[in-house]
Amino acid sequence: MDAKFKAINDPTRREILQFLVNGPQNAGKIAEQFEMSKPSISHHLDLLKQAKLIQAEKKGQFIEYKLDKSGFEVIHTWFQSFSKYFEFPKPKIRIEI
Amino acid sequence: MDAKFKAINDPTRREILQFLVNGPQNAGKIAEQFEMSKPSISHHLDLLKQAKLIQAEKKGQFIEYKLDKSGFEVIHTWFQSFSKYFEFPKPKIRIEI
DNA sequence: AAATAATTTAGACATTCGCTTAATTATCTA
DNA sequence: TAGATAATTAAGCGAATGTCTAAATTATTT
Repeated sequence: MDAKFKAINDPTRREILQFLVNGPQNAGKIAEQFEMSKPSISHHLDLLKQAKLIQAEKKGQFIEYKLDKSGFEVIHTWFQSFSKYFEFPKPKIRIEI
Repeated sequence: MDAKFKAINDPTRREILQFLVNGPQNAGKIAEQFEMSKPSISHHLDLLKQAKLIQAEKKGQFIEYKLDKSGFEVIHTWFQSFSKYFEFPKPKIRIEI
């Protein structure tokens, strides 16, 4: 739990998550997006992985990262615990006839 | 944005938010819940207020705190941006006939 | 007007965080 | 197998964070 909130506390890590919405990418491609040293990005990826917000898969020389649903669900559940108090805007539904 | 994620990063502050789900409370009552000095709690309340996750209202000698919807909605919106990728469990709907 | 109560502000200290450069591990290719 | 490429691990440093005690502020009561 702590690890997840810690992970999303940093703006760079949030940007990494947003970037991965477009699909899986390897560490190098991710690092290219930022004006920051590769070791720093590597460290951020590690924290996101520990938080189970991303998953790593080694593909030969490369390591591919992608979003990990399990971590997001935990945050989502925490967030839902406040819905007693608030009603958040619901997703629009469409009924086809 | 940063202030909100920072605010929910701390476990004490998350507990304060959970505590306030049961309704508004003054600073003293909130502090009673924790084995921590009042000034520390006061500081946590300040960060939550800056993040617009809680609102403070002075009532005579007391200061009453309650959850602030506006801050939660911002976080909710951020979270929704990942729904392209994931489907989170949807609230159940019932269609009456 | 003085005493009491609720809360915040100020100052100090140890810990954690995010960043960098340098060194290391693993894989691919000529 | 040597050299290049991808990525991580290690070591170190300044800044930010969370906590405390003590002092200050604001409001109520007597």
